[in-house]
Amino acid sequence: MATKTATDTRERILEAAAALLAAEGRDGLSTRAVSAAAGVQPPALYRLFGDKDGLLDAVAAYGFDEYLTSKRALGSTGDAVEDLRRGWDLHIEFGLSRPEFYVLMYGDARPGRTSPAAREAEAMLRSIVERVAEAGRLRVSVERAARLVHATGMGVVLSLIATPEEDRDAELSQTARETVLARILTGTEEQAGSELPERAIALRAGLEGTTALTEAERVLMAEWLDRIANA
Amino acid sequence: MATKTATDTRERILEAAAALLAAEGRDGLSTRAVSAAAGVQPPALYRLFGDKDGLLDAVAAYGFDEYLTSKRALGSTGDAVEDLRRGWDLHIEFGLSRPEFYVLMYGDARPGRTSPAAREAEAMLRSIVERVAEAGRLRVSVERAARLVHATGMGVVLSLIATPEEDRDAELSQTARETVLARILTGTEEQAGSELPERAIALRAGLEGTTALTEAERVLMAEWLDRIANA
DNA sequence: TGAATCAACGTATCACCGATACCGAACGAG
DNA sequence: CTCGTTCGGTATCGGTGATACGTTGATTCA
Repeated sequence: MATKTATDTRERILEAAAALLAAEGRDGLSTRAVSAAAGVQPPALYRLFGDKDGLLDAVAAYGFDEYLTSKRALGSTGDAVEDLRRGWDLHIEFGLSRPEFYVLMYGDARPGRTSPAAREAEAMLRSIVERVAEAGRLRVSVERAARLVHATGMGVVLSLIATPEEDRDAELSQTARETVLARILTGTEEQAGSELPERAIALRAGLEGTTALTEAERVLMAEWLDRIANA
Repeated sequence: MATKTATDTRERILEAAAALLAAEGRDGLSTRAVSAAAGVQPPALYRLFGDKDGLLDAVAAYGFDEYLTSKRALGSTGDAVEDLRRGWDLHIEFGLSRPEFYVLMYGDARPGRTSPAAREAEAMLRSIVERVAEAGRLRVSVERAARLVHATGMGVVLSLIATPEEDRDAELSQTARETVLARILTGTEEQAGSELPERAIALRAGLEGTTALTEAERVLMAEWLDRIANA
């Protein structure tokens, strides 16, 4: 009972660091300040997080997860498109209500590097977009849609954060959201066939017109589509 | 002649700092490294720039201006909309070719604060958007249009910078650009959109579950479906 | 021309930072 | 009980942003 495990001190450090970040901003997050606030010696940080960057990554992920669970936002409405909207709004809310954490996640962009928390957010986004694709509502590839949504959303948040609160455009987020959705979503509400064979049949029907495939590829694909349709 | 004026040493410091930033990244920009590279004593930096943040701001603005003049990009084509497109592309080019400078301009977002270089870029954008409005091509207010373009463009650049070079979507910038332009400009006919990509995407989303194809066939088909989806 | 004044310069240093070497204690294995 | 190993704490290293202060050099005025 109440044994001081390693995960305990890890949690305590992250908690103290998060409080420090919210209170004094990013510059307040020195290894000494964090270790003092957590009642731990400085070397402990390096044993647990390896590096100061490791600590910052962990703090960002901690703040992000904490926000998500506080919102109990993992639920699904059943409508994938509606879930995508809610995911967008939740993302913007998080960025504006905890700007220091958000900048920690996305602001320190070094070429080719992504923070674990950002990767986590991206994975969530991708899974929603995939469900939109399964519902037949997507007009571009999952990959492109996810990237477009992600880039735009991040730009909106960082741009709003950089704008003094009284000068912000309150509708910028919604405008951007609907602009992007209009680009990646199909207009029709009708389902494109929930079962795989139906989708294969629908694609097979229009395959002749495409220029994206060579003749040989088209022939082979038609064969495969038939296999799926008849499975 | 050849007297060492204050602006001379200022220029020399910025030049050395810019070279240092490009060579060693942001962490290489210590006051000592900069002053040593410029052949100046550390206190000189504080006399000229007041602060380390002041130095960073000046370096960002220096790199931005240098890029602009190197591109001689201030010319106008006469068509305001075309100028807006060129401005977008130039912005993205700058961010990708000098990521360290770009992150210096936009990445260190602290709540309510904007770097002078970013303000300069915003002013340029706004003047172009105003010309678009004068040409009667704008569908939303200058204010909102400029903010939407700015936020989206910044998001695209930061997102691309954070993505390893080989994983980047080469068309993300154009897609985002045309998406935003379609929203803020008049007279842009929305593309009809063939139904074929949608069907390909719907099928792609459920492809994992099929047993009608072998693993190898599925991989190849996924590739072709992506081609159709992004056509 | 010469001296007085003041701003710019360079030395030296401060407090603090990220990171780590090293030692001693606690604990488990034999 | 003893030995070895692992882990936490002390002390410290090199480096950083920032600045106080004595000195020098140029400018200005008599």
